[in-house]
This record gives sequence, C-alpha cells and structure tokens, in this order.
Amino acid sequence: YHHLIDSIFFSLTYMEKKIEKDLHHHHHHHQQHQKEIKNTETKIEQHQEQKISQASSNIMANLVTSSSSDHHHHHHQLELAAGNLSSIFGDTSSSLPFPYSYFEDHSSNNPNSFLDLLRQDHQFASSSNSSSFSFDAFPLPNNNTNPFFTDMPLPQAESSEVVNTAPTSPNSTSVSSSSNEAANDNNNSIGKEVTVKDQEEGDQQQEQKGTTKPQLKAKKKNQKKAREARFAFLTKSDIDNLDDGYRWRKYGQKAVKNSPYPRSYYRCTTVGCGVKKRVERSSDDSSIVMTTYEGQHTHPFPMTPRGHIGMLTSPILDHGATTASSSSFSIPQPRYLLAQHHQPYNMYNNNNNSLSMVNRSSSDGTFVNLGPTSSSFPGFGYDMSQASTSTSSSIRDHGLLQDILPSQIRSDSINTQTNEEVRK
DNA sequence: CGTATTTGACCGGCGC
DNA sequence: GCGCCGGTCAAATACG
Ligand SMILES: [Zn+2]
Repeated sequence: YHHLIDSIFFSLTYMEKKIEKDLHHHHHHHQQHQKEIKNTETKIEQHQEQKISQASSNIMANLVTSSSSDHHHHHHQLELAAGNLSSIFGDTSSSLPFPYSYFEDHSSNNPNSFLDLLRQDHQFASSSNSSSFSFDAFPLPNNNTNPFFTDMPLPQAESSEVVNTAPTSPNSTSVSSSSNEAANDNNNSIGKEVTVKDQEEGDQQQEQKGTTKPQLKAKKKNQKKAREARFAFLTKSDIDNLDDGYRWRKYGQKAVKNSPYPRSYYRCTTVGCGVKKRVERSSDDSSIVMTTYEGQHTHPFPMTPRGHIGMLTSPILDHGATTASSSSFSIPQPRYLLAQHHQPYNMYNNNNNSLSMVNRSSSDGTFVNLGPTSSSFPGFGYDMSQASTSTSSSIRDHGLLQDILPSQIRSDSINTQTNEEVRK
C-alpha cells in the first residue's frame, strides 16, 4: 500500500476565458495564495498563468479530497499533495473530459478489467472504494505495489467550479482537462469547439461566452493544429512510470525549469493515434508524478496479451524506477468507448456542464459520465469527424468504433491476436 | 535485425 | 532581431 498512489486529476485548460472567469470569481483569494505558493509559481509561470493556477488550486483542493478506499491512509498524503500540486498545475482548469467513460467501456470489454470494477464502484458510488478496482483498472503496478491505483482517478471537472468530488468519492485523484489552445481559439467559439470538442462542448462554450475576453486573436485557430484537449492527472507514486494500458514511445525529455526532475514526452505508439503525454515529477513533492495527456486515443486500447490489460498483477512497474520505458504511466484516458452508452447524465444541459459533469462524477461516484456526455468528451466524442484534427483521421474511425463495440470479442481477439505486447 | 530510448539540434512563439 | 523556452525531430545508441 505504501506504494499506493493517489492520483489526482484535473484538467488543465488554458482556456483563457474560463480562467479569467475563475479568476474573477476567485481572484482575490487567489492572489494571496499565490504568494504563498511561490514555489509553485515558478512552475506555474511556465505552464500557465498564475491566475489560472489559483483557480485551479481551489478546485484541486476540492477534488483532492480523499480517496478513501479500503486501503488506508494514503489519503492524507494525497490530499496534501494535491494542494501543492494544484497550485502548480494551475493551468488546468476547465473541464475535464475524460474518461470515465472509458471505464465503462472497458468493463464491457474485459470483465476483469477495471472498468467493470469501476462501474460498479461508480455506480455504487461514491464512497465505496474505489480503490479496489482501481487496481485492476490499471495494469500496473499492483504487484509492485503500487500503486497508484488505489485511487482512481476521477475525473473531475476542473473548471472553475469545480466540483468537489471529494466527499464521497473515494478516490482522491483529481483531474482536469482543458483544451489548450482552445483557449486561444476560443475566441471564436468555433475554434474552440473544434479543438476542444470534448470538453468543451457544453461547458465551455457557455462559459466562454460569458467571459469576455480579450484574447488573442485567434489567428490560426483551427488551421494549424487544432489542438486537442488535454487533461492532467497527478499520481502519487515513487515510480515514475506508470502503466496506463497504452503503449508509449518516448520522444523527448527536457529539464524543467525549476525542478530537479525532467519532463518526458511520450507519444502513443499506435498508428494513427496521435495522443501524447508528458510526465514529470513535482519538484515540490517528489512523490507526486504529474502526467498530462493530450488528445484521445483512437483505439480502445492495446491490451496486453493476456487478458487484462496490462497485467494487472504483473509486475512490472516496480522497479520501474529506472526509467521506464515505454509505457509509462497510467491514466485513464478517455475512451471512446462508450460511445454508445447511454448514459445517464444529462449533464450538459446545465449551464456549466462542467459542473454538472463534475458533480456527476462525484456524486455518482465519479466518473462515469462522460462518456455519455457525448459530446464532450473526447472519448467518444470525436468521432471521426473530428478526429481528423491532427493526423490521420482516417484511421481511427472505423477502427475505433469497431473495436469498441465488440468489446468482448475484441478481447478475445486480442488475446489471440496480438499483441504482442510485451509484458515482460 | 527490429524496435525503443537517448540526447543534442531545431523550430516556432513570445517578450523584450 | 535576439534570446529564452517549451516542444519536437532524428541520428546515434541500446536492447533483446
Ligand atoms: Zn493511442
């Protein structure tokens, strides 16, 4: 358990607007905080604006709340961490998109998979322990320990509002998502949407409108790259590589400004899938690892050869310390899967979707949602159409859907098929 | 021999 | 324009 990692998510979005909003709201408070934060600030600067951070921080706090779960204590730590982190991350803000949805999906796929677990949990909810399943969910570490799973990530909304997930929900993780540029885009609502898609959707749009903002001009907006939504999540872990079930190829590493720890850049190895992730350890609290995902996977996910996703039990990770290689951490990402689901939620309607989302999540037990939400999330949201944004859109479309659908089937196939996965 | 990682060069954006 | 910076590319290298 020591190893347990708690993950926290929250979204980052750059969305200026939101941020601004948030700022306005929180503004005052934040300032003070910021000062305190100092340390974090630096980071923040890099990543995002201070302001944002502030807002986010608040959020974070909420999010963090605890994880609970069976396991024990870790919570405490987590929470603390969260606080700090949040400040750090500041950037994020906005909604989160993500994934929960995928949980569901997975579950469908693999019985074992955590998804299932999740669902249950979720539904049950909140309080329950997320932890347990969480493990399953992720491949990683268990064995080792680790971690992280214990908590699961929940998505939370990040947006300013923030949700509080906490209370009930067991897990501590928090997430936030945001579209980056979107912010920029945002100006034009259009642009934003595009990029953001997922998240945005409901939430953002509204929000944005409200805010005013000056902003930059969009310039490129769509054109160049649209950007994809991003969301970050924090994990408390000694290990730095987590396995999230996807395979990643490291394509870069850079020193982080004020941190002794470097930031690693990874890209999903699946063809046609342009999802990227960045992993870095918090300088403030070395036990925390922040990973930021950008984009959605087009494929359900690569499982390992055998059943479960990456080996649940297996091993791996542990030693991980070393560098890890390829894969790296975990996280849930969004999945499309769900696409279909029906889902309950209604979320978006509300004004801020984000909130709604969040709430939902929290209330329900977290997650969930999204998927359904439809639009927003990245996961399913995209659909093909969008996908294109960056790279190839073509690929995924079909693949994804199909894959998704037949979950069980897939699994079988998968097993047999391929995947080579490694495992080791 | 195929693939993943390492790591410095490169590039575009931004502030000055 | 210049330099800083975050992010990415890609040649060289590791690994198995
Ligand atoms: Zn992928």
